[in-house]
Amino acid sequence: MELLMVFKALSNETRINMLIWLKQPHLHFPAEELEDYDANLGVCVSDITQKAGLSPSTTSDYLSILQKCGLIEATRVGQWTYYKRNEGAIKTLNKLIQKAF
Amino acid sequence: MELLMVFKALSNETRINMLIWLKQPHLHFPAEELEDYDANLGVCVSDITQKAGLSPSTTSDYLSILQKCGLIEATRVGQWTYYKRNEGAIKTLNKLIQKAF
DNA sequence: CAAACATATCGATATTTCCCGAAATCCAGA
DNA sequence: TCTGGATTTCGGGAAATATCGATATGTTTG
Repeated sequence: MELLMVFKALSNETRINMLIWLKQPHLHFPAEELEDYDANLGVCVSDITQKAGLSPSTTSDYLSILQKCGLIEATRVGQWTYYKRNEGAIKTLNKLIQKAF
Repeated sequence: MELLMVFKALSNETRINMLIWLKQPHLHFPAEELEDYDANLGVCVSDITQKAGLSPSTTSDYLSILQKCGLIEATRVGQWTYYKRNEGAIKTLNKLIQKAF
């Protein structure tokens, strides 16, 4: 959990929003996938792409940036990749920020 | 207090450090200015420039970035500009992050 | 007022980030 | 195994950021 890397990841509006959207998937993504949300599987890339209004490649790139610094994690199920928040890491980050600043 | 602006400001190692250094000036800056620290005046640009190891212009620029998003504030005294943390804003930020993420 | 400083602003270049489309990879089903 | 859909990776042009030196501005003092 590198503070600098986290801040770089969050220095982009879409990536900030992704983290916020993933907090309440049923509020921001199609209701069809409700079972996935309830099972805490996460949200698949296509739904996030749709919501973000960016190309699939950019979306995938952004998700990977958030993942590399630990804020979200991926689960591959068949041809889909589901992303969800890493709540532990986010809690750690909050404490780290509190301590550092 | 714009989250995006704050994260942009903090997506640079030197600027992160500036905020940390300013938390304990007597620990990171010349002892000669101890009275200024105790009076909570802040630290002047030349001392920060020295510590950062960057050119005066870059240092001034960085301080201005931190100031524009509210994390620090400036006091002009004669020919010197003293910068110190805006503790209220930093506390607000912590809460905002806690709430948003 | 002129010289000497401290700081800020400007102009320029090097590096990084944004974001896309094309191509590659992976997986499911006919 | 061929086709098609989901995702990732790659290559690149446009935009933003990093960082400097030169210049400008404001301040103090002889």
